[in-house]
Amino acid sequence: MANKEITIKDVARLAECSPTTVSRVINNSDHPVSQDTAEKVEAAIKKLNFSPNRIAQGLKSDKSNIIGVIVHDICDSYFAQMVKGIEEFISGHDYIVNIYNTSRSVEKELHAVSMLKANRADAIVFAGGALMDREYEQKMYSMVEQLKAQNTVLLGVTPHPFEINNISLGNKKAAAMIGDYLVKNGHKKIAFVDGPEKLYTSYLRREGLKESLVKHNFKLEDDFIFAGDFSFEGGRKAALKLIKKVDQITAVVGANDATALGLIWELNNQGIKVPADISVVGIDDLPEAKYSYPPLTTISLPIYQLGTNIGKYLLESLTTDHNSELENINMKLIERKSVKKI
Amino acid sequence: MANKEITIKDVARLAECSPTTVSRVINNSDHPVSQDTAEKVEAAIKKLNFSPNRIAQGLKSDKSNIIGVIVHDICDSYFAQMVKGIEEFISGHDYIVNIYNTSRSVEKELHAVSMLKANRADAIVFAGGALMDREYEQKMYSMVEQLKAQNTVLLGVTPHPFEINNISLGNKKAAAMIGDYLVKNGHKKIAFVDGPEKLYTSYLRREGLKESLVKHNFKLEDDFIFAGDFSFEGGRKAALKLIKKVDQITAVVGANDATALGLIWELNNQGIKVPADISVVGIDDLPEAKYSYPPLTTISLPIYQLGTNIGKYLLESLTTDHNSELENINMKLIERKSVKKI
DNA sequence: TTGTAAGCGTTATCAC
DNA sequence: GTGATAACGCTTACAA
Repeated sequence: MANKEITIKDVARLAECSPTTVSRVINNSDHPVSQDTAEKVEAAIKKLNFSPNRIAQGLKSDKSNIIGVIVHDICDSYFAQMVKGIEEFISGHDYIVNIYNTSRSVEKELHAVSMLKANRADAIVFAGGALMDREYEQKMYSMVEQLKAQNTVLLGVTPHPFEINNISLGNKKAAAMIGDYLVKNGHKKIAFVDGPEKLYTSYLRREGLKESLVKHNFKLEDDFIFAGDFSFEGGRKAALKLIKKVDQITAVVGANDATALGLIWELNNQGIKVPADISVVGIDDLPEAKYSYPPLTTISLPIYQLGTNIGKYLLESLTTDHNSELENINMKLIERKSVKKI
Repeated sequence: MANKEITIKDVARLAECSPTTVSRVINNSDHPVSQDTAEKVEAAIKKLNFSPNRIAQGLKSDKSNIIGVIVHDICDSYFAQMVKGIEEFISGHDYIVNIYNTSRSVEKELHAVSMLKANRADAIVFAGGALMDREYEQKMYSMVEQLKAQNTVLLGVTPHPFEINNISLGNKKAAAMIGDYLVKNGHKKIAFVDGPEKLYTSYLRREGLKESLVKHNFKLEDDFIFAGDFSFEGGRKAALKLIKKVDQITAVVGANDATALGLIWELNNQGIKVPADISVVGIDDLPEAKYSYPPLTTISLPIYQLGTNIGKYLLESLTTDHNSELENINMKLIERKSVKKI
């Protein structure tokens, strides 16, 4: 590895002072340093183009400056937006944003956390919903305990089955709003295309819709719940199954926008008119939701903004003493053209 | 900071041996360790749930295990796919994938590189095209020189104005293929919606198209080059300008798929039929390209696969001595329904 | 087969 | 105002 790494010692030699003094200059220490030497040090730093080795600093300070972000699928607009928001806020502040893409695999999620633990991440964001799986819960629980003992800041977006700061996005409420809205528009026969199995978020959205319908004395029939996976392709496949029952259904709710967009596309493709023949609704309000045919009625969850809020919260938690609060986002029904009033 | 961090010493104490021995067990060292002590160490590790501090390891080995990936916009499918591919390959191997989202800002690109330098990243991938900007080139040049002195593995996707391993995606060739294809189909009046200003990739794609047309004794008129920014919205805005000249144009090439998709959407929206009234082509073959109305004819650049190739290349470069080769991807014209034969 | 000690680059403590 | 020294957790000669 014969390395030419420039260290604080090289700077000290050139500036004719001790490493200690250089360190003081670098860190704007309270400890007094004469104008004169400070300038010499600055000059030497510039000349050698020195930047302090953060790894050594990390070892000393027991901080890695790593913020881990665990996402399910970075190609999913939802996660891409959140990551972008977090990154936007964080990366101007000397922190590393370390992404893990887990494809909702228990094994990969666990691997990600153990990697972050080994790297002494300062904070971990569980950006995706929790997996409903015994192994996941158990192993995660014990790792989380240790991470807490190491003072790692832990943040879950949506509930997780271990005691960390879980922010509720209001998944249940979002789905309930859709239920209320559909009923208000005269829909009675409502179908649902589910999210990934084992994902708690799927459960919440499904339950939200169920509860809303029950409240209005209707019911989400089991026969009208179709499998999906939060993807466009999943929505398309669901549409193919759903068309066999179009006559019995007036509206279908996609567990997220990607699903709803897939539904709309395939319904169009099969010659079924949205919303004339069937209405479609989503959740998330992805940027692309307004460009479907017809534009998608959905619940807006401003995820990019959530990302910046998360970034802000993490930064505060990591750099100040007082407990900082994470500002939550507001959801809102975005009425476009994919729902028919009956 | 009162930290409860568990160290190699704690393990040694519990296993009744020296830290050295523990280290040897952890690293599967060649140095012989008796079956018996090895087991005791393993037991202690498990009991304490110890994982070695990678920061300390990094300081010793002068490796950070950080791979920096600089992207322009993680919300752009193109970059999301590449990152996913890289991550997929890398993160199972004890490396950290550190994303920077620069929005093509000179300042942010430079900041990203200097952060990665300070963190002693083992490798940096310049995933987006180079910016055509004097300050960018100059400052980048000097940082790159230092990074090379530090043995950082540097990789540019598409050409960059500093001497690193730049892989050519064949941007020029891709655009030329489109030109050839359009001419073959009888198109003579061809327009182009450009990528971001200052981006070298934009230049390459534009030039590729120009050269192809010249070869066939046609010309890409300056009046027929519209501003764009590689985004759907950019494509939409360009469509609004372009419609004033639809009569003089038979086909329009989007600098990338996002642009082409925006074009198609807004043309439809304005009542202009694709491809009956005007043909549209893109470059990239994003997953969504096959779901536009009509499905988009484009050049396929399998970016996810490029990502895994990059991951493989980096891993090899970082862990073996012999020079490894990066396998490039093959482009291919994907003929769908957005081009009319005249 | 095991262990001791030095050192990676930085900073906090203490002395001058 | 300045600087020697020890320490962060780990690995690696070198000894035993």
